[in-house]
Amino acid sequence: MALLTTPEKPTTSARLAASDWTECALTVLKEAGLEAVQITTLAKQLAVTRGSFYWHFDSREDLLNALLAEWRARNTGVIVDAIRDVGSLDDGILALFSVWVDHTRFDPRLDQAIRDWARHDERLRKIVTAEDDARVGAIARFFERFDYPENEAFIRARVIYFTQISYFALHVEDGETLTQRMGYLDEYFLCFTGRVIDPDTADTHRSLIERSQNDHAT
Amino acid sequence: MALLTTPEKPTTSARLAASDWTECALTVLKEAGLEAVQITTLAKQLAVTRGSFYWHFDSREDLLNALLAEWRARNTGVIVDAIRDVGSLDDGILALFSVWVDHTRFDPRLDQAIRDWARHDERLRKIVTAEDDARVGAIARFFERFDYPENEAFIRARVIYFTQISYFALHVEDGETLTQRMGYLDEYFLCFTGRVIDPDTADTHRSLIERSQNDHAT
DNA sequence: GGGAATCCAAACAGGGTTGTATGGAAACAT
DNA sequence: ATGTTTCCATACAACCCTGTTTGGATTCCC
Repeated sequence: MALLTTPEKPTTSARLAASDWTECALTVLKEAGLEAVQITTLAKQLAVTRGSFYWHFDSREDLLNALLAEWRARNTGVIVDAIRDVGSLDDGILALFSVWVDHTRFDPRLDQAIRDWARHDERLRKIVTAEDDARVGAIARFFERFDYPENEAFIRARVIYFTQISYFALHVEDGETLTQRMGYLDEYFLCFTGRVIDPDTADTHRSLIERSQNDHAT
Repeated sequence: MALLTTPEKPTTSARLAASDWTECALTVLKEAGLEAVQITTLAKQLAVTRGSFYWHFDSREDLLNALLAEWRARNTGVIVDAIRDVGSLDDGILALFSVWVDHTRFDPRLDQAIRDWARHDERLRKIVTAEDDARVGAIARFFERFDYPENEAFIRARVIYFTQISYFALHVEDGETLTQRMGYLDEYFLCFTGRVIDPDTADTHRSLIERSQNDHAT
């Protein structure tokens, strides 16, 4: 099974807050899945006993609900917001591309973990499906705004969203650098929109992504 | 958690074979995930005690390896084979569509379960990634055969494969009938190939799918 | 500084799962 | 028919995880 990489020490103070537990639980959820989110495991990582946990939370299920709330707060709506007020087709598509790349706005691993969890939980599945429908619907309306027929807009929305979801699910990022990925920008744009991207627009987008990555590295 | 639907009685004889255990384990794996594949659970479904299991298998890990072997035997190569010798672009795309629909040739739920499993197992992840690369590579070469540029062929292969993987992962089949799905055939073809499908070809394909579904129902 | 609230350690109880050992029942062979 | 092989039931030991209880240590507050 996968090993955990983060020691996750409580850097602030000696005593822990509930958020320390949820933060730690989130990283474990993302790295090792729901079953690995065990109070014993988290306590070891936080270097405390389970007594601490049961003061901050009622039960494991209580913690799990907190994780779900975190997901809703972080990942819900960001994709919809990204393309809400864009002025052109190019801007919208490139705005979507930016969201996929910028993991500070959208956390794909958390989304993935939640989706894995939902696959075996009826209640959660309805929630996640609703979120997926909202995202696809927003992208479809975006295409419609730029005069794509209704059916084509819907399918194009699906294709662009589903492709990206699998991109994360299959861990393509592990075997492909960002520059490699940006090298396929023209082809992605063509497949998703059916139109050829303007070379200047593509260049400015590439340099923009490049710059934001560097900013984040410093 | 999800409830299991199949009683899975050993219909053949009173005594069980190892294959009875693997079959039962496969359905549990597909319906409830890897963690649900427990010797105790399987024994209950098969109406025997765990003593039986440990005569047919050395350990749980032994059974899990058998499940992996089953996946390799069933789902590996079918996509590659489906488009190997097709004569036209239309035939190839529609052959792919047929594979996604015909769950006797390709089992998407098994594929999904294995992929979920692989996400937390380094060894398996390499195997599944290799299989994914092989599938995408085969589709890319298929596009190249019909004069798509190399990069475009690769991205189109990714898009068509990734879209389908998400289609299964997000359980779209649960909320969409086959006729609804076939209604989007023209749009899917357009997005995936960048070309408009011939109406007659589309019609024959639709009736073909329709017929095979009916054949399977009887 | 002393009391109260906050936070955590330690020990216990309960349930669940894996794997082993042993014996018995049923089928098969000669 | 009898002995052997095949297959499974039962009982046992070991481990892991959750949740509760109780008490102690620390911090906050007046």
